Amino acid sequence: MPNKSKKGNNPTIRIKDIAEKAGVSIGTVDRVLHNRGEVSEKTKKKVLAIVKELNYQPNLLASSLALKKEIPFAVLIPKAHDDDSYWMKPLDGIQKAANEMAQYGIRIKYHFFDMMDKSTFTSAMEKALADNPRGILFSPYFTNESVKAAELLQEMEIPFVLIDSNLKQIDKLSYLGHDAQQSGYLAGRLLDLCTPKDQSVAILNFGKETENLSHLKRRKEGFLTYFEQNNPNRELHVLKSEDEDVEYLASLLTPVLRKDKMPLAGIFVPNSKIYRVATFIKQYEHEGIHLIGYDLISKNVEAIKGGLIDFLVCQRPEEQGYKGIYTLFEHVVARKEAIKENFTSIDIITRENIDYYRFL
Amino acid sequence: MPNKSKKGNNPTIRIKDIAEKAGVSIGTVDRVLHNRGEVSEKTKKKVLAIVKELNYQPNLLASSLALKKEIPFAVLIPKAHDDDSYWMKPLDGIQKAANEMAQYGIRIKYHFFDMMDKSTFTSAMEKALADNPRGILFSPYFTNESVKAAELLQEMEIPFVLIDSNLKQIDKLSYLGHDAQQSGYLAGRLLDLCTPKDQSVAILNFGKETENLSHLKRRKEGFLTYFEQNNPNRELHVLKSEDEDVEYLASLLTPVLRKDKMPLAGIFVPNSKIYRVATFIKQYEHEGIHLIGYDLISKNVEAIKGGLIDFLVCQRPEEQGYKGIYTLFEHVVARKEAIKENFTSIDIITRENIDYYRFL
DNA sequence: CTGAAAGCGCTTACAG
DNA sequence: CTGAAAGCGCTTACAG
Repeated sequence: MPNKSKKGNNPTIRIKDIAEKAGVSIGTVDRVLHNRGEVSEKTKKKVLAIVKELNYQPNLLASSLALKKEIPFAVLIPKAHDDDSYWMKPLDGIQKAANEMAQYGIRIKYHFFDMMDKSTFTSAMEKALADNPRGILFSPYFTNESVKAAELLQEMEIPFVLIDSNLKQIDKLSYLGHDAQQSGYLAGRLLDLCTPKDQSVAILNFGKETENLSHLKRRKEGFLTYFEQNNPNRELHVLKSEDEDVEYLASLLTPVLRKDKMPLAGIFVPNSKIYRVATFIKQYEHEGIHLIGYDLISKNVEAIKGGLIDFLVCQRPEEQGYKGIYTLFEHVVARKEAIKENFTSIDIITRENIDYYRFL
Repeated sequence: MPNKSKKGNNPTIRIKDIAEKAGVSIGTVDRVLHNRGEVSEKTKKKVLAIVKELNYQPNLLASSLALKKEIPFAVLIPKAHDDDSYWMKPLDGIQKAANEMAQYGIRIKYHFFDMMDKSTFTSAMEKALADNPRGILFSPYFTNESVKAAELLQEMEIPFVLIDSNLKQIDKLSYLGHDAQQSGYLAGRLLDLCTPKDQSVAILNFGKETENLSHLKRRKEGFLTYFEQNNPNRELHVLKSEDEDVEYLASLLTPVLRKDKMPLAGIFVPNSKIYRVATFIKQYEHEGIHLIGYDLISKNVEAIKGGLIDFLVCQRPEEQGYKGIYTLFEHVVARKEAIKENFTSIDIITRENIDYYRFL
C-alpha cells in the first residue's frame, strides 16, 4: 500500500513499506538494517533487495527520537592559557557543533592537556577512553604519543578525527587543518609581492615556541621553497629568537636591517608571535617593514588594525573544530563517508577584510 | 514526576512535564505554546510561567516528525547561462542546505529570472507567491522591482532573505553578501601594496556589464576611496570598456601603458571579467602588470593559476545561498532570531591558496 | 527466527 | 475551554 505521507511528491519510503513488500514485520526489517542478527539468510536477502530497489533512506529524526540515547564523543585538545589563546577557537567551533547536534543525542566530554607535559596527553586519553566514546576528536600535538593513541583507537575500532596537525601515515576518519607547507609557501609569495626585489627578507622563529614543531618546520620549508623556486636571488635571513623580549629582538634584528646595503623589507614569523615583532617595529620606529604572521589572536588583530602587520594567514580553527565534530556525527549517526584529508582554506587577512572575517 | 530520559544529566523538559506541573493536559500546553487560542487566560499564564521557569526547549526532531508537513520555500535568482556562470555557486549552496533540511520538511521551489529582462523577475515572483511559501530567498537584482516585491512580502508577512546585493532601506529577515564598498577598498589596498608607488594603476569597468549595477558602483567607490585616503598622489586611470574583445581592450589600454613616463603597474576590474584583461596581457605580452578582479569562475581560475592574475576577491556565493536557506529555516522551524546584515567574508585568493579554497 | 506492542516528544482532530 | 487518543517513523524488549 503506498504511503500517504503529505511530504514530497514521490513518497518517502518507510520501513513499514519495506516490511509490507517483503511480507515480514517491521521488527524484522530493523534487524536486517542494523545487522542485529536473528534473521534467516533468506528473509535477510529479500529485505535487502527491497531496501535497495526502493532506495530506502532512514529517517534520522525518527531514529534519533526513538533511540533516545546518548552518543558520547571525546575531545582532546591543548589547554587554553587564557581567553586570547589560539586554542579557544577550535573549542568555539566544537561547542557550536555540540549545540546543534545535542538534539541527536551527541554528548561531548572535554579533556584538556598541557602543551608542556606529554604525560598529560596520555592520561587524558586514558580518561577519555574510560567513557567508551563513540568517536574522538584530538589534536596530535605530541607526535609519538599521538601515533600510539591512534593505533590503540584503531584496535578498539573507535573512529577519530585529527585537527590542527596531521599524522600522515595514520588511517584516521579525517584530518581537518592546513597544508602547513603550502601556507608557508603562500606567505613567501605575499612577502615577495609587497617588497622590492632588491631588498632582503627574513624568517624569524621563536625558540621558546610551544606550538607543534612539525607544523613550524613545514611552514618554514614552504616559505623557503617559495623563494628557491621564484626568486632565488633574494637575500634571505633565517633567524631564531630565544626570547620574545623587545630588547632581545632589537639586538637580533638591528644588524640585519642594514638600511645602507640591502635593507630588510619584510619579516615572516611562522606562528602567532608576529605581534612581538610588531611591538619591536613600533618601539624602534622601523615602520615600513612588511610583516606576515599567523592566526587571529587579539594581539595580532590589534597590530594588523594599527597597520603594523600586513597579512595574517589564518587556518580557520573554529571551522576545524566544527567540522571535526560534524564529521564524527555524520559517520556515527548518518553512516556517511568522510573525506580523509580535509584541508581547510588558507585565508589571507588584512586590515581591510578583518572585520568581515567570521566563522558562521 | 521527574522525567526518566536517559539523555543528559539535567533532564530534558518535555511538554508532559509542563502539563503535569500545571495540572493540565499536554494538548493545552501545546495550544499555549503555539498560540492556537481556546485557552483561558488563567491557565495560559500558569503554563507560560512554568515554561519560563523550567526553560523549556521544544524538541525539533519530535516536532518535525509529528508535523510531517511540507514547508515550502521559494528561491528567486538569476538564470545561470552555463555551468561556469557565477550564479551556479549560490545555487550549489542552496541545494546543499535543501538536502540537509529535507528531513525537516523543507521543500524548495526554484524560479530563475533573466538578467536582461526585468519582467521575468516580476512574473517569477508572482509564480513564487502562488505556492504560499513560508519563506523566500531572492537576489534583488533589479532594485525597483525588488523594493516593490519586498514591500508586498512584508504586507503578506512572508519572511525573506536577500543575497548578493542588499536593499538597505528594506526590513528583511537577513542580507547575506559582501559589503561591496569595503571589498573595493580592499582591492585598492592590494593593488597599492604590490605595485611601485611611482607607477599608475587603473580601474576598468566593462560597459556591457550585466551584473547588478549598484554593486559595481560601490566597489568602484571603495577602490577610489582607498587611494584618496592612503595614496592621493598615485595616478589613477578610470576606464570603461564598451567591449570585451581583446583588440578593443588593446586600443583602450595601450595608450595608458606609457612605459616611458608613469607606466601602468596594475589593473582592477570590479567584476568577474578580469580574465578578459588577462587574455589581453598575455596576447600582447605585457606580463608584469598586476591584475585584481572578482569571483572564482573557471576562466578566472585558469588565469590566476597561469600567473596572469594576482588576486581574486571572492564573496563566498555558495555560503550566501547556504546561509540564506539556513536563516529561513531557523526562523520558521526553530523560531530563532536572524542577523539582519550578515556580511560574508571578503576572501583574498591567490595562485597559492586557490586549490585549498572550498565551501564546506 | 519472527511479530505485536509500547514508547521516544510533539501535534492534531475529535469529543465533550 | 479542555482532555484523551491516535499518529509521525523508528527502536527494542518481550513473547512465542
